[in-house]
Amino acid sequence: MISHKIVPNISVDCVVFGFDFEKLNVLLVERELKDEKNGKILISDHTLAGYHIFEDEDLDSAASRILKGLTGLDNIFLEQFGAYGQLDRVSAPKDKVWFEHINKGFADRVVTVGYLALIDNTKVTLRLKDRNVSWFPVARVSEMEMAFDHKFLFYEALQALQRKVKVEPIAFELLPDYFTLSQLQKLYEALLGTSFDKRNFRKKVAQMHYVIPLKKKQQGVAHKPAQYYLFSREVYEKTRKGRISFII
Amino acid sequence: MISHKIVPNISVDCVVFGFDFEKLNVLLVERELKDEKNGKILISDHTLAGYHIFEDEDLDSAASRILKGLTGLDNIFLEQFGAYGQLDRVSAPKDKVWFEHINKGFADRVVTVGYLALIDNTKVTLRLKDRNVSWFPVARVSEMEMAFDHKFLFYEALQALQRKVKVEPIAFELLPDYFTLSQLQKLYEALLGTSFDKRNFRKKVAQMHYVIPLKKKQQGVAHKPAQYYLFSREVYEKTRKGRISFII
DNA sequence: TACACATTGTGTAATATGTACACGAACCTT
DNA sequence: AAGGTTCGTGTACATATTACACAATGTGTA
Repeated sequence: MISHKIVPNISVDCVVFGFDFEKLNVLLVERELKDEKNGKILISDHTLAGYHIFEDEDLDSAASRILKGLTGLDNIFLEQFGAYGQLDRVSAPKDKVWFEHINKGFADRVVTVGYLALIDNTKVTLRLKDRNVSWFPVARVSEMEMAFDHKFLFYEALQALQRKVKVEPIAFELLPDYFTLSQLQKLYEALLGTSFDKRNFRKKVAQMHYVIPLKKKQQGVAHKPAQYYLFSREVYEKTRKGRISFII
Repeated sequence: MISHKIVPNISVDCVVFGFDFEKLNVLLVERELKDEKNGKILISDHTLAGYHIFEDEDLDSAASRILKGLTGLDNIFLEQFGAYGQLDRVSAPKDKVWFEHINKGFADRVVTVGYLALIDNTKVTLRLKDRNVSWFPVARVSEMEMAFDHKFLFYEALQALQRKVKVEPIAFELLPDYFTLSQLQKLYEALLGTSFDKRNFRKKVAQMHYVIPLKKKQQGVAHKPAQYYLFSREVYEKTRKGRISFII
């Protein structure tokens, strides 16, 4: 493995969302630093997955690299949600301690580019164990201790997600290739914090010709088995309309 | 005036849109460099309004500063549309010449944060004359010579604008405080490259309770005078709904 | 083997929104 | 007074939104 030179004042942070068919979760990294002499814990909190960019890679590649390292997956849905350059971004005392400790090209002034990542939980759950990374319910983030301005970045990402989900079919990135309509409905409810009428929701989905029923049904469930559906990006691209819709 | 230290590898570029009641325009800076000896023109093209950020300012401030210098206006609508860090962003031979010439902290590797700015033409037209800055119709940008990757950035901004205009009432930033419904319609048509039926457009506006008729009418026009309207952000904030609307 | 349990899948009526389409009214100019 | 120009308006039809309840299908278990 080649060792890359990092760009000290530019970094990328990824807010990785996942859906477990019940609620929305976010992938966070545990950060812990102990005093070398007495073993006392100096820092214990959580951070987003992020790192400085390398001299020889662009922003998107840096984000992909970080996600690959974390989840083992390529081809994850990734989209910028903003760039952040406030002067006090990394100025908390404990953050300075941290940077002195890892001593890897820290600059006072860091601009970070935030990436929103959506991943299909069913494809990664295995590979997280061996790292200090795990899923946390989005609803619990408010109570958590987080490093730097990462709590702020998280909420920025969440807002961006909620905005985009209303306008683009990106929610499907959070589901497996096959899903039931109830799963889709629960996902939208989790994303937007609302609830929908089942019949009306399905009527709406019926208009989305890119959500296509399969011949497969659920198996081994203790109730009437649900039909599986598929999201077709091709059909979506071919049939999308654009409306002005910011009314009222 | 204090001289600030710049951050050599981070810059901000502003894509400034304006509307002249006929078409959409963009503010571009003429860039010209002549050979010192023979006066031959080495470079002649256009750039977006942009510059490196200073050590002691954040990204939004840098963008505001640049716009203030260009237009004399504060409080311009400003929103990020993306961060760009491709390795070849500034690598064209003429761009290297340019950077050697101005010799101000050029780094091979520059990340630029793109800002979309919307301005009310009626408030600035005067102050542009004394600088090498002017309005160009958006439709003509495709044929223009532009520096760096600024043509690409321009189209990124235009796409972001077209996306946002459908979902948020930001078009009003391009109009004066008082406007007629025909002006509003022409603006949307210019923004989206479509045309609307007059009666249906007005029916739609009638549902937007935040577009409020005034008692004033147009004066001195050689036809039936139009009523003026006003955009109220307060009413908008209080009455907005959020729908899922990416259907078909 | 039949009953309980859990979740799926479906229809209708009332209201609201979207779309296609044409002409008289108000003001200025000559 | 007549001509030019843009403003402002209504109706009929199709589509979309909302509110609301119950039978069908599979598993588990008594």
